Amino acid sequence: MGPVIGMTPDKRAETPGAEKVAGLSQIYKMGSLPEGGDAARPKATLVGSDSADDELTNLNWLHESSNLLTNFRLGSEGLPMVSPLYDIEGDDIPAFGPSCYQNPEKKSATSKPPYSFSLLIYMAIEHSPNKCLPVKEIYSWILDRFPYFATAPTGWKNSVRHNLSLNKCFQKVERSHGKVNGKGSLWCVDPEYKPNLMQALKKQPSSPQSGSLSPHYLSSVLKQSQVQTLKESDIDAATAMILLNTSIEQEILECEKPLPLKPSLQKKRGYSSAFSAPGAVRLQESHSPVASIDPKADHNYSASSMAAQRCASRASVSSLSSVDEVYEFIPNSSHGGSDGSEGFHSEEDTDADEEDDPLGDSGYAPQAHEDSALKGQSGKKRRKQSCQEIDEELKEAAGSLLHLAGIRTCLGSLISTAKAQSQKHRKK
DNA sequence: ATCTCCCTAAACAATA
DNA sequence: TTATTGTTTAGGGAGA
Repeated sequence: MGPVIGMTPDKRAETPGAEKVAGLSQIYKMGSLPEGGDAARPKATLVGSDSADDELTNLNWLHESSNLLTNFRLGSEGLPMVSPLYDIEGDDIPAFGPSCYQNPEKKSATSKPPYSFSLLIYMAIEHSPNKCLPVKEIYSWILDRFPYFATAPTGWKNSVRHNLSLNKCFQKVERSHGKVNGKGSLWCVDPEYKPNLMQALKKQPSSPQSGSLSPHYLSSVLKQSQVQTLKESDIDAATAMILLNTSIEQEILECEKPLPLKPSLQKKRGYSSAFSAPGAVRLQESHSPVASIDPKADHNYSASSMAAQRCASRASVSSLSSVDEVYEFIPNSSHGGSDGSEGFHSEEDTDADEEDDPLGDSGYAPQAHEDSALKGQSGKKRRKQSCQEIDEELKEAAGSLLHLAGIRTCLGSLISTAKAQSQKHRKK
């Protein structure tokens, strides 16, 4: 089947030349969703898959897709609840069942879901309490809601993983050792992209195939998206501020050592940086007036788009009504950050920093050079110098952040305070 | 015809 | 050792 819409970013985009934009556009498309969830469909084969396959090819889902959007309802958390097969308009009633999603697919049990893998993953993650899920649970969620996959060949899992790895919308978060129960990392949706996703949803209505979006649905989604956007960005902002509290020296040290999350994270880091110090530094980019999410601009794969997105989401920081709020945020956010992303804690946070690469998209290499360069230099002196540089960057980042938030005051004192705290903390 | 997007498959490495 | 997880590459179908 063809192209479905979804956000599946191919990493090619990430590759230097390819950076084009793929991501967001994809996200965008996501909105239009009914992509053939081909994702799920594994090519054929297996048991019963014959029929399934046929169905896949026959676009049944397409017809159902119109209902999809409908099914995308907001959950209690404001997350969209997916129940793929409900009809927004109510024509097709959904047999909600135990869980509202219940069996969306009854109808389409044999047909592919109209969602792309990216969307499926996104939904799965968003519906999780912590907004982070291990691959296994993502599989489970999908299976749960889309029985189609139960009979599908295992290839769909590969596709899921492939999407997680390639799609910048998803961030891998190392599980903290303590709570590990299973292998693998947790996957979260990059907050930076949520707005885009929502944007995509917003556009869904226009999607030819999904033409029937109810106004209600749309408004809810948008509403939600606003809320979420705000939330996320606030978190981002808070994160950035928090970073000020972290030991700069420590960061340098971190930079000097190899990060645990290698390629994948590094690659993604370009954006996901929202949770990383470097990300904060990159905030400088937000000076650019990108306040809105330009669909065109947002492509998961392009660094520039990333920046734009980041800016967009950060821009919402301005929602903070006062500096006090910002201050309050600092401490609070330190707990975690956010809805849920248990992943964005401590260790993970620190490692997220590798990317100083402002444009990050390049992903890896550059950094390595710098690191090695740093290493090459003599210890303390070099480190101190680096600390200063980073300090400056952080200041700038904070400045940018505050600027975006419309808060231009107290930057100096804020920074000082933050530094003082970090030093204090360090001494301890 | 070309580009882009998305999906799928497969190989391979790392890890539990 | 095996299964799972994660990354990467390659290729094809379909839409713009």
